[in-house]
Amino acid sequence: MGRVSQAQAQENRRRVVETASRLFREQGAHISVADLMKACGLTHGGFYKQFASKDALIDEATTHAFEELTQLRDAGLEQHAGQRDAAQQTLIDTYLSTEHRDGTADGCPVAALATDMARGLGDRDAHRVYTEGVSDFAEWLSTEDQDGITRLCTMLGALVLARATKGSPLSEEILTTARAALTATS
Amino acid sequence: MGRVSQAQAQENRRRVVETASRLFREQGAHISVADLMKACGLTHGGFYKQFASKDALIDEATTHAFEELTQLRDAGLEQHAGQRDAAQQTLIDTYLSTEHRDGTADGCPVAALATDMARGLGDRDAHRVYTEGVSDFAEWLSTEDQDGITRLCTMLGALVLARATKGSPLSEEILTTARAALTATS
DNA sequence: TCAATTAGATTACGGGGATAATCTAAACTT
DNA sequence: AAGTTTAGATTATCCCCGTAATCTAATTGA
Repeated sequence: MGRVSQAQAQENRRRVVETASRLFREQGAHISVADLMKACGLTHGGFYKQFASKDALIDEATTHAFEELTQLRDAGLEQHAGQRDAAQQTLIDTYLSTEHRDGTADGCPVAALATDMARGLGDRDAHRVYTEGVSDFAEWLSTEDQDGITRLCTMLGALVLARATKGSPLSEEILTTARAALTATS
Repeated sequence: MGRVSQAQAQENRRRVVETASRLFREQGAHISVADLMKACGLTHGGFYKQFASKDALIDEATTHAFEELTQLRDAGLEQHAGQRDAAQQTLIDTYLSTEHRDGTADGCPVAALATDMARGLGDRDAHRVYTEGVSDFAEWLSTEDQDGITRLCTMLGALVLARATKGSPLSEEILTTARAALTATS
């Protein structure tokens, strides 16, 4: 209890945003502030010293998740020495892996937050960030002879469906089928 | 208040299931029993005379939504006199229409409930129904030279993304792009 | 017709949720 | 070293949720 150094406080705040971005992806924006703070080793009362409201955190956490996504893509591109095709193929394989299917919390926010975005009508910051994120992703995925939008739809659809049918053999089949389709036409 | 004829009671029950199946698709399974019953012109107290629990209703409403989907597909097939290709193309165009994007409540449950299914771990009835529904849909969509799974992923992904980016021009672009892609390769 | 049944309304209860005021002790500041 | 500031803990308020007991009036059926 009591006070904490400014550095510690800032670090705590950062951890709250990061944890929120993971929990929101995993469980949706319905998780309570109390549970979120507990996951950070803090109590829920302290929340409002750092954030104006839960909505404000949602905006911030969404932005954070998309920044991570961009970084990951860029890192992948660098590792392939700027060879876009190779980087794309690697990303597709990772995207449609069982690890990604099972790791929603650390996974693609476009997939994890899609339904929440569709439902949270409002003109929130989060929605703007999301739309831009989709646009960027599609552009990044485009090839000379295929539209990035369609590729993203197929990837996204496969991941979402694989997650929704997890536990059935169909889930794995969806991943391998989509992977094959996206490899053949790349 | 008071009692109502058996016929009326049965009709009321039916309406609760139908309304629930629409509201769940539109807003997720989080809507309260009270709001649901109010939408049916009833009070929330009466609910437990007809259903064992909210979970039981979720199962029933999910099943209902999928029965509707099957019926719609079969009706489309009949209208095309059994010509599967033509029926498929019509369904794809409807599926990727702005009307379907904007009509989540009456739309495809595979798309509307995907995230909820992924999150509601349990081995509920609803999950079994959902998985079977995906399987059926994919089979129905398959052509001689393309897998139904991939086509479903693309359709589903496009619909979900169009909904999530609604309000931006990107939303329409996603629909038309996916429609074109699914027409070219059919 | 009249007693037994029951659909739906009222009301109550226990649990959580978001938010906010207040408290407290540690970190800053001078 | 003393006073001021403030991060986080405690606690409180108010609202909504699922569930269930109780109530009540209409239907059923003998």
